[in-house]
Amino acid sequence: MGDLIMQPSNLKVSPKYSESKEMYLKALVELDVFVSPTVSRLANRLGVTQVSANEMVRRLTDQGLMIHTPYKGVNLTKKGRQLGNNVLRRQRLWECFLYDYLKVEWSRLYELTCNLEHNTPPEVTESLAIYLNNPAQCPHGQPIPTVDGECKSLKGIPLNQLGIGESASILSVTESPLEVVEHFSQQGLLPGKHITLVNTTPLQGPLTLQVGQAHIALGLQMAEQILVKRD
Amino acid sequence: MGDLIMQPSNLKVSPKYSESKEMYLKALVELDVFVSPTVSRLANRLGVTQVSANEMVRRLTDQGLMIHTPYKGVNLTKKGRQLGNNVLRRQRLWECFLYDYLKVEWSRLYELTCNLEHNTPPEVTESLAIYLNNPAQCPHGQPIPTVDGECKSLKGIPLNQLGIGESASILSVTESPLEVVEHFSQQGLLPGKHITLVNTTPLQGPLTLQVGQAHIALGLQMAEQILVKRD
DNA sequence: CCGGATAATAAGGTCAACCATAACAATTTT
DNA sequence: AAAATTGTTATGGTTGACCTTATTATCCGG
Repeated sequence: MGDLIMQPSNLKVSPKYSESKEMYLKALVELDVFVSPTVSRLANRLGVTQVSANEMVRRLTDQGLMIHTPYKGVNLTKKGRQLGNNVLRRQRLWECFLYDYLKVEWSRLYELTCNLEHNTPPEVTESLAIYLNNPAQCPHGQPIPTVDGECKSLKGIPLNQLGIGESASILSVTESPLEVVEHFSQQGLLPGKHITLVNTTPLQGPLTLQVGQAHIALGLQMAEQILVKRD
Repeated sequence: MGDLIMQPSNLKVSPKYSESKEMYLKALVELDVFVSPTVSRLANRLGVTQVSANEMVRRLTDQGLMIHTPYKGVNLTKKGRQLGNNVLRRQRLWECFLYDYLKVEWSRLYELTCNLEHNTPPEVTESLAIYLNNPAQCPHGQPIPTVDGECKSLKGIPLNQLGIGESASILSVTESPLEVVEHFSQQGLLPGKHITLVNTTPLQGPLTLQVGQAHIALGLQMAEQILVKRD
């Protein structure tokens, strides 16, 4: 009898080759803002042991996607960076959709789109981009890479490099764990907002900012995650 | 230095436990329309060997999701059916979105959403449902299960059970491999369309239908995939 | 009721991604 | 320069989800 309905083409159960691979590539793109991350930073970011990360890095190196210089760090090759940027493009487009259309909470965006990105075929990605009107940034202010895997980085400075009394507007915040991002959100530290650096304290101490009318204290590490542009 | 950006909570690389599991559950829900499918039908549908399917069925049986009566077929337990329906809900909602908003080709919907469904967290699913205005059917005419895993099946008959001269309208077509579904689309055999059975031929031969002004021949197996409701 | 098709089980294997533990190498700190 | 810290490699597991190649069990049609 009607075995027509068998094997709907891509019903492939298994080949999830590379879901992990994509995570590694993405993590690398995200991490190497200023310096190439070491394997342990990577491992840490991905929530795996260093040994596992090392293994994976070796495999990806074999595939010509990255280069590991021991004790120095891991660098993406051109091909690797492109792939990583593609992943990021997918995720950030989804973030736009979830935020602007589905009204998902800002601080949960990263978390919720973090696995949607895999399994998003190119056709869908590009239709989505058109639907969203080709946004340039995700709700965190991060640039969305182009179809061909290019990504021009933001020209801004970390908030902690502002001088006292200087005003600036927030360009982006780094995708971070929920608690951190939730804190940003509660303090109104969102892309586009204007802030003024009121004060700093020595010994890695907190900064004082003015956001709107309010004065808030912000830890140094948090401040490093915020990219601003002087007014 | 700023290791704040480490470990964005769910950045879990590995635990893709269950992507396969979901496929099995979904396939079962899709297949057991009239009779419980045997393991080999399942295997066939999923594109794996019977041995693999057997193994997996055993595992899922152990988890209380299905019951396998040798030589009779596999049945979902209540829990299993609910889970399967959840998967189907996610996929069908995505199908609606891709079709209505992203303007994706009708015949590619199943294929393109087929892996999107995993990794769609409940929050996103439900926000999407609201955004889409809680549709009752996917673009194939299949019912969309409710949040709690219920799914009332369509009350219709397979097209081949019509009598000669009878008219009916198409309720749904079964999600099938690309070639099949493409053929449906080319012949205008889409949900909502009106058809009249003009003729039948013996020995599993094709049926002749009138669709709009045109007369078309349709293989019996294809006809079995189309559910209609007499006018 | 027998023989061939179909279905199920058995046995042993592969591969990707993980893990822990331990040793070794480089760098930094004291 | 020794000690402490951090980074890398080696070794040997585990697990899920596949695979192939038998062998055995059941069903169904002549």
